[in-house]
Amino acid sequence: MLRHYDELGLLTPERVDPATGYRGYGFAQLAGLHRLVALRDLGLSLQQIGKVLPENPTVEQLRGMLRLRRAELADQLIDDEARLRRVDAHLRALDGGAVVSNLNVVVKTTEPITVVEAQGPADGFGHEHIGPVFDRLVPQVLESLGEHGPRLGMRVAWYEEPADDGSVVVHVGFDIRDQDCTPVRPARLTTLPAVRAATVVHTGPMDDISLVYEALVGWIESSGEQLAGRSRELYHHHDDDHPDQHVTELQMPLAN
Amino acid sequence: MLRHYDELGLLTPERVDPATGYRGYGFAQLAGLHRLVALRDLGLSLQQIGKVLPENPTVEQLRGMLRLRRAELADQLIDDEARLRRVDAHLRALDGGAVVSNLNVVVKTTEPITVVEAQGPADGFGHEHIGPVFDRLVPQVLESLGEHGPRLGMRVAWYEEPADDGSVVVHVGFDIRDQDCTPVRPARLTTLPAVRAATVVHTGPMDDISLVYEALVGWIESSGEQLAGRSRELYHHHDDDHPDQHVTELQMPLAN
DNA sequence: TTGCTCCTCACGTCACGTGAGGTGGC
DNA sequence: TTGCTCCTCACGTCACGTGAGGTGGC
Repeated sequence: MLRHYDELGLLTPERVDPATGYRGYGFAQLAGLHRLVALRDLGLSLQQIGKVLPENPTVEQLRGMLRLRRAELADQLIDDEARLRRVDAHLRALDGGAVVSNLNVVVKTTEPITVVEAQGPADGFGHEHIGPVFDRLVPQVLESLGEHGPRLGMRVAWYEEPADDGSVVVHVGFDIRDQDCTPVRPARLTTLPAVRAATVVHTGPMDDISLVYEALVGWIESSGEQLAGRSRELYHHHDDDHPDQHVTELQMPLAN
Repeated sequence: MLRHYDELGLLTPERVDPATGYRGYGFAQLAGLHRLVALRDLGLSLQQIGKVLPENPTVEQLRGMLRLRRAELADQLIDDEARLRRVDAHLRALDGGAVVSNLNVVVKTTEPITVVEAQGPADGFGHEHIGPVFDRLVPQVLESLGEHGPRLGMRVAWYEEPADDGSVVVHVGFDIRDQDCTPVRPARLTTLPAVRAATVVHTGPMDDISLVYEALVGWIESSGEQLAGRSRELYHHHDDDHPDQHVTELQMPLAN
C-alpha cells in the first residue's frame, strides 16, 4: 500500500536509502497517512484524494468534494436497495415453485418505438379472444400503407384498460424504425414512449403467455416495484409453422 | 458486450461466418441473453453466471447462489450507510468551523497491545493534573523491570471512569510487543484488547489535546456511532525538546 | 471507388496483492 | 554462511470500452 502511494506521489517517504532503496517514513508523516486513509474510507478515489491532500485546500473545495461523494453514496444506496429487493423477488419466485422458467426478469428502460397500428375490440384477454382480432387488424395495417410502404419491423401489441364486461381494446402495429410513412383511414402512426419496465422473454407458443403474465405480475409485487401503465407485447420472432419457437417479450411499465 | 460474452463462452453466436468472422445470433438466443442480463443486474459475477447458465442447475443451487448474493448485498448496504453517515459527520464538522485539522478521523479495528503499566490518581483531566502523574508513574514502571527488562516500545495511557469529585485514575504503560516480562510490585502487565475505535492523529503539543477530544466526541456523535469504553492515548513520538513535533494518537472505542 | 459494418488485437480502468528474482546488513 | 527484510519489475483482478488497423459486400 505504501509503495503504491509512493508511486502515485501521495505519500513520499521522508528518506530513501540511496544504496538499498529502502523507504523510511518519519513520525511527522503519520498524520498525513491517517488523513489519506480517512478520505479513502469515505470512498474517494486516490486521484481525488491527491487533489486535496498536499496543497491544503479551501473549506469550500472540501465541502464540494464531500457533497459530491454524499450524493454518489446516496444514489448507490438506492440502487443497492432496489437490487436487494430484486434478489428477494427472485428468491420468493423460486420458493413459490416457479411455473415459468425463472431468473429472467430484467428491469430496463426501453427505447421509444414508432409503429403503424390499428385497433379493435376483443371480448377478453384470452388467447381465443385476442387471436382473431389480430388476424383482422394486421391486414388493415398492411392495406393502409399502399404499394410503397415502409419495410415493417417487429410486430407489437398493447391493450387498453378493460371495460367492466371484460372486453378490451386491442392495438396491433409494426415497428417502422425511423422511416417516413403516412398510413390512411383506420390505421395510424403511434410512438410508444420510452419507459422503465420489468421485462421477460418468453420462448414458445402464445397459449402459455397468461402464465408468464401472472409470474411477471407476482415478481413485480414482491420486488417492491409498482405497475404504471399497460403492458406491451413484442413479437421478436413469430413463424406460424413453429409456434414452439415463438420469441415474445413482455414489458410491464413501472412507476418512477 | 456480446464479444466479451462470446469470448467467455457465456453466449456463443448461433453461427459465425467462416470468411469474415461475423457473429450471427438467432432469435432463440434472446432468452439466454435476457437471463444473463437479469443475473448480471443482480450483481452476480460473470463467473458465477457461467456456472448456472448452460447446464440448467437445480433450484437448490440457484437458491444458494441468490442467498449468498443477498447476504453480500445486505452487508454492503450496512457498510455504505455507515460510510454515508461518516461523510455527513465530516460535512457537519466542516460547517461547525473545525478547530482541529479536519478530515482525519479514521474508524478502524486496533491490534491488541501488551503493556507494562502503573496507575495513580489525578485531580482531573487537565494537562496540568495529568502531566505530573505521568512524571511520577513512568519511573515506577521503569524501576519495576530491573536491569534486563524488555525493550520498551511506544508509551500508552488510558483513564478510568472519573469519580464524582472529578478525580481520575490514570494508567501509563509501555508497549513490550511480544517480549516476555515479569514486572514487580506496583507495576503490572496488561493487554489492551483489540477494539473498533474512532481514531485521530494529533501533531503538536499536548496542551491542545482537549480540543482534539472534543472534536472527536462531536464527530462520533454526528456519525451515528456510539462510544463504548474509555479512550486511549498512544504516544507515537514524543521528544520533550520539540513539543510541536509530538505525534499522539487518540483512540475512542465504539459500540459493535 | 466510397462508405459501412463488423472483425481482431491490444491497451486502459482502479487500488492494490502477489509472486519472482535479487540484495544489503545482522 | 544463513535468515530476514526490503527492493524492483511484472502480471492479475473485473467487465467491459475504446481506439488502431484491417476487410468483405453493397
